[in-house]
Amino acid sequence: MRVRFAPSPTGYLHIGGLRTALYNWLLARKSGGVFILRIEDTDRSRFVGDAEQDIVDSLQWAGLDVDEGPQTGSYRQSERTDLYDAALTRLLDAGRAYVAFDTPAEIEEMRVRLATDANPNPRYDWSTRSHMKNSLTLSANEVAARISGGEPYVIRLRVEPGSDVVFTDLVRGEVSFRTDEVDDQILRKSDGLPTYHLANVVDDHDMQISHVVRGEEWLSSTPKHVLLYDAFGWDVPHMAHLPLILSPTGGKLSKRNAERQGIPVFVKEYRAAGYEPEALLNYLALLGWHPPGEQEIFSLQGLTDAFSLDRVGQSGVQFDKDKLAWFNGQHLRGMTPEAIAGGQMEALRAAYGDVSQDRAVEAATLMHERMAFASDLVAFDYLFRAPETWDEAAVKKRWKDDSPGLVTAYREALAALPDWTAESLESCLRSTAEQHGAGAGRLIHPVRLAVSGVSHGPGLFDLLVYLGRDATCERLQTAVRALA
RNA sequence: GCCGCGUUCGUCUAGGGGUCUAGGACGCCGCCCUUUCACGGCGGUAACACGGGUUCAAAUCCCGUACGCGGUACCA
Repeated sequence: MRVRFAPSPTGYLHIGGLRTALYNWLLARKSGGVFILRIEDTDRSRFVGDAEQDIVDSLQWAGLDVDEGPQTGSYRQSERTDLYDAALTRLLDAGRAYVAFDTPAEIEEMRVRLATDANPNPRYDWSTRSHMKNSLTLSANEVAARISGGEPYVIRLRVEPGSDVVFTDLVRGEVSFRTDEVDDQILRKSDGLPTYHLANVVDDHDMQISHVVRGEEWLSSTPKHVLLYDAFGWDVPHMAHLPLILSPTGGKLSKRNAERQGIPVFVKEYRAAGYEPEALLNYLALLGWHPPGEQEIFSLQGLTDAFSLDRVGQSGVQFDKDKLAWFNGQHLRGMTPEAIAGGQMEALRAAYGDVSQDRAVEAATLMHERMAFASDLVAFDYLFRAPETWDEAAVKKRWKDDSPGLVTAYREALAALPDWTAESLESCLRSTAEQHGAGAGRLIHPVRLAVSGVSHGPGLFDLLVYLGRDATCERLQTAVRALA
């Protein structure tokens, strides 16, 4: 099985693109096949310089390794124009394509002239080409003269009406289109570069792609591609069109639309926001595909084992950020504190100066069950430095008149505590409270607030163990003074 | 407009003629655990788009309608 992910470098890798890449990658890995990255850079006007690098980086971050791609050979379409030109010559010679000289303005004029209520948007096709300037209506001499005179031209696919193009989509079953409805698609633009349709078919054949797995937006173009394969005399690869990822309200997941709803669209944004790549992939895999059982949490390897095209759905799917967050938490809980801390060392040091690896692992152990993102570790600042402010609402709720006295008594008891363990810290706290005729809660909450600045967090005694005697006593004293 | 593809809880989905008083997951609500917050556990809420047909029997098959999405570019 040879599959490819073929993005256009017109922008950073999109979340939908990542899912397409994932499905292709899973198929390749499951079958022992080959995963190819092909850069479809035939649109010079929309070309974005750093997009290709972003695509490569994003795939690497996600863990989708590429077997063949720009790093291993000629996998950018801009480097392969000879191949397309040769293919075009074959098509022209066989009469399956023709040359056309109409300018964009002339085509627009035709559309306006021929538009009716029943057909508001006439195509350049079998029914209109006889009214246009092309090698089907002009003499061979005139065509040659125009070309040698430097007149711009395009090459179009000649699609004849009256038959059906039928193909079997691995996701949707049999799909058919009337050739009457297929336009004479441009194959080569006037700038000399091929369009997607031509380059895609030529490359898929040349690279011996066995399965074309792509988004549903390509379904309507597939008859053109089938016609091209047919014109070349090539076998059509297996086709599979994936359901589109929609915004949370069902609309298009465009950048603008998604951002308005708080949904990042670029993979790099998920990376920056601290998502675990495996969690993102896990969520994306389940968006439009369902494994046989009821298991939902999968490693990449687990996905590889379970994946198959026949369980891919057919309808558009709405992106749900809450569920993605849940997947992130599940994957985080499956990771070791060492792994979580390891990934945050850079950020921790940037925020708090010198933080040791061991210290970070202890912090991660403490917060493991409480984190939604690995990057949350950095946000729990009281783990790495003493609080300088104390949450106002928490103070109001928990810091009572007797708090300074109780906290001070506890601090004095702690200073003399023989061993610094959660058990001894707890019994010490309970006896201190009892001596003062107060419930344990009367002391637990103020102590937590004093040492962390907030009213929630890990088990108090585990936190104090983590902080150590000196820091604990210091923080208690500081808070008593500050909250006076 | 035309062409194509869709339509099961709010969302992701299971199910493919009887096992469906429709199962799971996210979210939401409640309870338990925890004198915190999470995690976890338990329970609850909530769906077969509509109308015809086929059949002893339809969420499942067929037709139509509605709605949604995609396409209709010298963009991919």
